[in-house]
Amino acid sequence: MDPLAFFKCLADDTRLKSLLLIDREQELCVCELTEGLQVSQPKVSRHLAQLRAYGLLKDRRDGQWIFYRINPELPVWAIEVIRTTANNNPGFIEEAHQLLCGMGDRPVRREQRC
Amino acid sequence: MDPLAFFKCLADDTRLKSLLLIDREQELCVCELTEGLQVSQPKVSRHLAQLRAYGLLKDRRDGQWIFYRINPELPVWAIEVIRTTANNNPGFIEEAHQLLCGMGDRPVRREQRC
DNA sequence: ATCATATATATGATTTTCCGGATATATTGC
DNA sequence: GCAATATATCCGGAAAATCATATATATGAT
Repeated sequence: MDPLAFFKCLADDTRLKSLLLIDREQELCVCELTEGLQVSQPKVSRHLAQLRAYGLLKDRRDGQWIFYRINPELPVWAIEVIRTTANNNPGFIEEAHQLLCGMGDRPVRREQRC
Repeated sequence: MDPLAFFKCLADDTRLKSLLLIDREQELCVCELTEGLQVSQPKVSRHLAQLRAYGLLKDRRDGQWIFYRINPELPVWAIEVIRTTANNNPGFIEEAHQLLCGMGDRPVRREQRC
């Protein structure tokens, strides 16, 4: 994992919040992030595709939805950066987390886990 | 320190390498970074000014030179991110560090430390 | 004191990169 | 077939980076 490419992935509001939210919730699908971040579906989809292309996220399909999670093969130092940022900036994703929790009809996990 | 602004500062080759080199060497001036990174003087100067404007670096004048160091008031989590990145990606600044060490006529520190 | 050199900063202009909206297509499930 | 989701692409606009240049300060030599 090239450090520069990694930090470029974190240098966008949608991508950074998506990463922190996904790390907190284990896994999320596009519709959940669309609701939590209050942005358009294509926008979320495009940024998630970028994070996946650079190896930060991994996806799995479960019927209608595709769930994204932190790539377990991501170097430990990169995961540490994400955790450190999340633990020390709780307010950064607080609003998004509230919207996510208050969302109705959230997709049900069928426990495949890739 | 806003996490997004912080990571935008790290999302540039010149800025990221300057930060890691300065963290390793305690403090460096513009001419030393110009040599180590092999980039133009105005380019280094501009990026350092940006890092200082966002609170990541602090400068002190010592005669002819202005030395830059990590802002000691930077939040601990931000410093942790920089250290974690440096410790786990030694090759990222290796070439720059070699050029820096092989540089002749490096400015002498007079131990003011701000 | 003055001149020459080295360093740092500031600015304007150009280029490049990135982001976002809109739209179209494919897949899945009802 | 219909609705929801995901992907891909085009394009316009915004932001950032780079280059070139100019100005200011400090040091050393004449």
